[in-house]
Amino acid sequence: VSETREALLAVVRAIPAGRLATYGDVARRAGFPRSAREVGRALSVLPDGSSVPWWRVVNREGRLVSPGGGARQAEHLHPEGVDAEQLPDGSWRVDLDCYRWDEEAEEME
DNA sequence: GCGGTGACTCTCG
DNA sequence: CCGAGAGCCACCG
Repeated sequence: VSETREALLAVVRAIPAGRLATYGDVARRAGFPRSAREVGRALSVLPDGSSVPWWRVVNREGRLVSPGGGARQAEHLHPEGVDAEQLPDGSWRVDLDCYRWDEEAEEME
């Protein structure tokens, strides 16, 4: 098992419920500021029963882009208090300004 | 080792 | 925030 993916997934697992993080943020917090793509790759190989809340990870626009079109993320986020909206073109997105994971605040804990 | 690829991001129009 | 181009990094044939 690759340590890189483990580190990435560890950060994703650390995302609090009702909060969102971008691929870039997760990669940076994991120590790989240039490996944002690896975050997506790591999530793409996640098993179904994984304990990793991959649905809390979105791209830099707060857009839900995943194999399911993002609808699955929206379904998981809704019960956590995150209100996602579907755009006219079918893609889903959330308000990053409100739900973005504040990593700085987490460190103070 | 090499070229192709991707749940990314940045910069320039 | 749209489109094109380039950078980055790990995986695959």
